[in-house]
Amino acid sequence: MEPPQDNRFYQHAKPILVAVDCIIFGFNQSTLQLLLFKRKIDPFLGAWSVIGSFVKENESTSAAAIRVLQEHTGLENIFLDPLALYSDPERDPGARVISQAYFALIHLEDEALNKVETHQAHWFDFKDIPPLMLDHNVMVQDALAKLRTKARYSPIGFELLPEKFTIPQLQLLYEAIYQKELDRRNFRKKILSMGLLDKLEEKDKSGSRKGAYLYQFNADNYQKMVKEGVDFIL
Amino acid sequence: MEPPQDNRFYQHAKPILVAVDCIIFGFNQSTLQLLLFKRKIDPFLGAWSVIGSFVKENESTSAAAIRVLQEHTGLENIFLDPLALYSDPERDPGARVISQAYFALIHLEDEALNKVETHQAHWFDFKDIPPLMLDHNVMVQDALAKLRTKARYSPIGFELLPEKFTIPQLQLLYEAIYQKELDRRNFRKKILSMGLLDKLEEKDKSGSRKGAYLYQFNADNYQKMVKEGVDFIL
DNA sequence: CCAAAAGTGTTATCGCTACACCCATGA
DNA sequence: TCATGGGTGTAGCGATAACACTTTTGG
Repeated sequence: MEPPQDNRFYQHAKPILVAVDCIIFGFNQSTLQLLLFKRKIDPFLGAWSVIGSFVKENESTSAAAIRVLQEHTGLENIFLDPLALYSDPERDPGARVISQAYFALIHLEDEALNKVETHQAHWFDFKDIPPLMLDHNVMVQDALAKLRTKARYSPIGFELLPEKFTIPQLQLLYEAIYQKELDRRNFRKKILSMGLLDKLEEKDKSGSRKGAYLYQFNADNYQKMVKEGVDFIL
Repeated sequence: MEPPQDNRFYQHAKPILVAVDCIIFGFNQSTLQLLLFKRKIDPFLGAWSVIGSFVKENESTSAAAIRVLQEHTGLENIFLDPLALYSDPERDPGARVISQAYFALIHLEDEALNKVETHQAHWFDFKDIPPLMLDHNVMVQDALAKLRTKARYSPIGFELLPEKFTIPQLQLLYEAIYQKELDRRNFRKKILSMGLLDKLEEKDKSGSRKGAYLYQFNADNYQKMVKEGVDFIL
């Protein structure tokens, strides 16, 4: 059933502009990174902001977010989670615009980083985030809080690493998320005991002379855990 | 800064109707209840639905939700938490309408229940929820899932009880939320060990001959816990 | 041969679970 | 006096946290 173009039933209601904004996290070596863009339209032309777009007439907000990510990073199948709806009537002096924010996690392996670094985009270390336009600094803080909460009870962190990674790398990631050092032996024991990691034969020698074994996340086992009602808790 | 009435900056963007819907939970004796309304406008006039409203030009969605609750239950200072944004372009055949859903928890003590039972509203036991219009059954299921998740790591449950309550009552509430029986001794031990309950001298004799002591939730202690980073986990 | 990171095991403590009996009271 | 729900303690077990030494290898 197509929605009618007129507003025959709800004539008293005032339509509002609806946007989506994507808070994009990455992880590089040992620091959490955030992808920011120089705004291309007025008002606030040239200001740093997270990336967003207006929602089109025939797309859902999640479809809009996927489109935005695709358009600006070239990446598909990105982890994407709704964050919150920002709807203060005065949040955008340019017009009444509400924005559904999403947070996205991307692997920082290969070209992704370079591809994106082209037009008006830049990865920022979390300590160096500049002032952003509108309420985007609030969105970023909210996203970070949600990332921390969510990382505790879902294997969200794996989205931020390349497909193959070492246990020390994984630990660095969690330490960056929680801003807290963890015990090597206990971390390894716990993460391995969940049976979600497949050990490979290869070693990654970039981090040490000895080299560390590479692992892969086993999504099938995770699905089984979920089905059996077992919780992922780190 | 007032948002301009025109759309001078964002001319290419299409505005959309924005609504809020409130999923209202209550707790009575030993069952979770849901407040539903007979819809008063077309389309779907007369269908059961959760309560909602269009968002006005100068209010945020949370303000709209608070207004809706006030208008339909007469209650203020209700626990209210954003649930999700429902934005499928085809979710409402009456027009393109997106809806931010909230879930609300209310004490079912006194007049609240009666006051509300007047015009076209009715409390339903969770087992007896009728088919609802649009995607409201989905919203209700999502709300229940969120209530369950949230009840585990925040003292959200207390919003559903009167100010003074007994431990057995509290236990019945959590059993209703989780659909699972809990051990009396362990439940009492754990909940009391958190130091969030103040024991009163009074007893409630409605549930047994012996009577059970009444307790009050100590919000100050909870705030301290939060500040110290201690988790509430049940 | 040495610096630097990877890998491994044990012990003490804490929190959770399971479980059975006495208490107070109104009818 | 008895039926009904309220209140209490303990023992066993599993998970967590704390902690130090050996291994590998490139330079």
